Amino acid sequence: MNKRNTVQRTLVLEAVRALKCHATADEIYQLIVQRHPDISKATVYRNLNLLSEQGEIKRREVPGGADRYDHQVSDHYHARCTACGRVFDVNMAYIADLAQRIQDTHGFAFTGHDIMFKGVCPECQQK
Amino acid sequence: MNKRNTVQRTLVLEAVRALKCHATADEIYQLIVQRHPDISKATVYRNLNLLSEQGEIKRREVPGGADRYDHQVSDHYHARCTACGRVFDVNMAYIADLAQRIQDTHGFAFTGHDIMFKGVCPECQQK
DNA sequence: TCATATCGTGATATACGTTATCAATAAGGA
DNA sequence: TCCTTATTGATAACGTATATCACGATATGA
Repeated sequence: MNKRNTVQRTLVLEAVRALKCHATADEIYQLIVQRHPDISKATVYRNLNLLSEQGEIKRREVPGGADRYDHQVSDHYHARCTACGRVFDVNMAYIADLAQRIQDTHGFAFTGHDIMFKGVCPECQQK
Repeated sequence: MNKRNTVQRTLVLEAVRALKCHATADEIYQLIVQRHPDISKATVYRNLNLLSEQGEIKRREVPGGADRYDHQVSDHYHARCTACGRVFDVNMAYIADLAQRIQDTHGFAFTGHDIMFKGVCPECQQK
């Protein structure tokens, strides 16, 4: 392991876990800055990338919005509210063999998939 | 209809249809500029948005890359090559009732879904 | 414990895709 | 034809993310 354990890296990991679900890099930065005003946003981005590569956290790329970072690394699906933009977990079994339903792969080597549901969250429905 | 038929709007629509699949705004702009050097990139973006709203074309938001515009507006799934970033159509039946498999919707009003497969395209596999 | 190599940091510039602004232009109805 | 106003082109601004680089911190070996 040529990675060092820095205070900042620990702070980022703790922040992702504290925010629990789908926080953006900025939200994570804002949380840390409250107690550690000297941290740089670049450091937050760097460590989010590093922790994602190491498998400590999982990056969820959201179409039409900032990437989100999930303390929960297991495969599961998400729903995005088209009104407020927030991302929610979806309570549905992961379809591990989904790629096998593809009729003609044209030689493409599939490694995984994501499903993103769209809709309106309960809060936004009331507005 | 309070929309006017402008030359530029027609050019954008024709370009999307000419490029057939999944062109980015920039690729569309580059094609039009060849013959119409005075068109502005802002106009291309504006008309891509307008045509998408009108249902003439379909915007495909790609995680981690520029939006792509599809002349084919029917629902279907896509695969993104993690090496070159290109987006391909996937030959698989659309699962219209997928949202019904969700066990607990928590009051979320689902309107649709997208599936994005990940993998490596044949060309990139040879490198 | 200390020295040292180098990894990580903070500050900032830059990249990229997209939207906002605004004066000038042009589409389409009267 | 004129008039209203949607649309344009040019450019600034925006949001997200990465690149750069001098300085500081960390882990390892002596």
